[in-house]
Amino acid sequence: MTRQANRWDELSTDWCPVARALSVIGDRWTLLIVRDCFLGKSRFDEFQASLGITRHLLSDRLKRLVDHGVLEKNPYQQNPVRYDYRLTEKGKDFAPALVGLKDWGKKHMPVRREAAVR
Amino acid sequence: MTRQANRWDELSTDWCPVARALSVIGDRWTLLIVRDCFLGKSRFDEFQASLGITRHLLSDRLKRLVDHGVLEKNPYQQNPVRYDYRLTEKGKDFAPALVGLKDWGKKHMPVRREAAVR
DNA sequence: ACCCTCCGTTCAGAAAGAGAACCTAGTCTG
DNA sequence: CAGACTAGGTTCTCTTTCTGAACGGAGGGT
Repeated sequence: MTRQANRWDELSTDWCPVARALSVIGDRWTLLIVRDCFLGKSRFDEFQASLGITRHLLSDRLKRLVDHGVLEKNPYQQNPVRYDYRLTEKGKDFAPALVGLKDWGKKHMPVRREAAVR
Repeated sequence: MTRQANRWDELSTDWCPVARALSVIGDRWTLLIVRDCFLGKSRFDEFQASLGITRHLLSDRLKRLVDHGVLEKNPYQQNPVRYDYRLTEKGKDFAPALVGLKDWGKKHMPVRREAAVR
């Protein structure tokens, strides 16, 4: 599709490192995929079952993560070829940020029986 | 509209604190607004100029952040009444996560003249 | 009277996401 | 050998969200 520089692309060249980080993981799903990787998940269907994300989006997000060098896609068997996704060093370096978010969520977003909106 | 529990609402009651954190800040703009607050910005037009976000979305995101107790909206003058947005304690507690993202961005997303996608 | 500022809201059109069905390539079951 | 199953996707249509630009309102300044 070769689309124009849109706001996502602009983010990736922003002066601010937080913005550049968000150009990779700044959407609803991507960080959850990375989290699942930290939890040992590595296969398409595992992510899909864990997150409830649509297959279409999951496919797209995995591609982006691989393109950005956060995950790598490896064949884990032949006949038929099957792939899994593993964190690279770049991906593993997300750990501190993820821990930061985890701590915040733990402290400030307690689970309630009633959902926020109702 | 009273829409059904959608995936965002589901996130807010997820077992995982990272997911619950993302139910608040898991979109393209929200964390950037929070970052701007840390950088001392507090007014609608300041955010808008800094981020290039549409006014419509900015309005919506600020509302959400206030609803979630991350920011508070205070009148900073009368005649006409004007409001600014300041981090609450809950908002300030984002600092570690933000630093984590900043460090990652700094290390792994160097600014390049050529955007990533080309 | 007219323009300016700040903080929004409204609207139409474009982009992204959701949900379900379909595809491929090999394996297994009867 | 037909039919079902598995893993990893892609394609389709419909709905939701985002974008960009215009408009509103409440006061101030000249």
